[in-house]
Amino acid sequence: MSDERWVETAERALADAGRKRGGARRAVLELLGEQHCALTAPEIERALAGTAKRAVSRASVYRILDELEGLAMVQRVDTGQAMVRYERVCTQEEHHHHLVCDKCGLVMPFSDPALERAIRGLSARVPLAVAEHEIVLRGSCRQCQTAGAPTGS
Amino acid sequence: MSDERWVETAERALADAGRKRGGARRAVLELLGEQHCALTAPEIERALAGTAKRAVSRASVYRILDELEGLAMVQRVDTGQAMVRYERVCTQEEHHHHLVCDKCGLVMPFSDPALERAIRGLSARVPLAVAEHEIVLRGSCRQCQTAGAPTGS
DNA sequence: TTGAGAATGAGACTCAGTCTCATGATAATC
DNA sequence: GATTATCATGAGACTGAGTCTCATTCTCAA
Repeated sequence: MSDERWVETAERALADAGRKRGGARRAVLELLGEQHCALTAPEIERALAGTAKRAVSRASVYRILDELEGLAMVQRVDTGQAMVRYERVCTQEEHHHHLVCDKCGLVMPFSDPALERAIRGLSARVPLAVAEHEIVLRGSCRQCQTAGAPTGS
Repeated sequence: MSDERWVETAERALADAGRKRGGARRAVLELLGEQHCALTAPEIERALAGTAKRAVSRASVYRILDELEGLAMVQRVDTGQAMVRYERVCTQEEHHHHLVCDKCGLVMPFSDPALERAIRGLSARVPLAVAEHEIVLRGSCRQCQTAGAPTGS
């Protein structure tokens, strides 16, 4: 995905919704535009505070993420790590889920067409009008497996 | 599933692990044994405090849930509601996932063999040694659809 | 330039979950 | 039955995510 394109699209969506521009929102948009996977709100707050970028208060981070979620420009991702993560909404072919390493907390994206088909089929059979789905696979990443494994000693 | 059987099994597992018996743990086990779906720790704390059952402190609730998780008698379930839920570990054929109503917060169990097959196939193809998986479908439950829908006016 | 109203920051607040430590209960031993 | 080591428990302080309020700053249309 084009990062800049996403930032522009989001700014246009905000303008269309009658929102004025602001420096805090611009900083959050640019940060999200650079990411390849989901961030937590505290990560966003720290990333903006700790760099040359403009610092943005916690309240503003949450407010901006809520607005963007309302405009379908970001989506919430729950990886079972006690914090909600947020990421840019992707184009259809980039729809993905997450692998989470229980040992080091690493979050990686993955996608699988067969799984998506299974989910679509299932959605018709459950007593719920399904709007979204979320799949998280949990285990040990390559690095933690290597680190944890006995290495021939 | 037999509720009492699960409670007995859990107590035996605890005894086998060298644990002494205690009233708080007994109360938590009995409460979990009566449930059909996942509860949060605060729900457990409140349920035990508000009834004729023995009240159990928050620290004990978390401690007991951790122990039971370590013995594979309960499992954590993340439904994206900002709180971890816990439920009894079921026999194989009862393995299930969750439907969550975004409007009223209702959590319902569901299971689907085709989905399980898709997940097993996928687990071999990702760069993670998959230990668990979690699937949450989110949307509107029947009741909220009815309540929200215009009824012929 | 001005003013209405949106955007923002500061920080108090709520609540889930963790941690520590003093006290209570259990069960093995005598 | 008494003793005692040790586990189980409760109370409550503490941490950190997320919410809320309100005063201040900024945007932009007039």
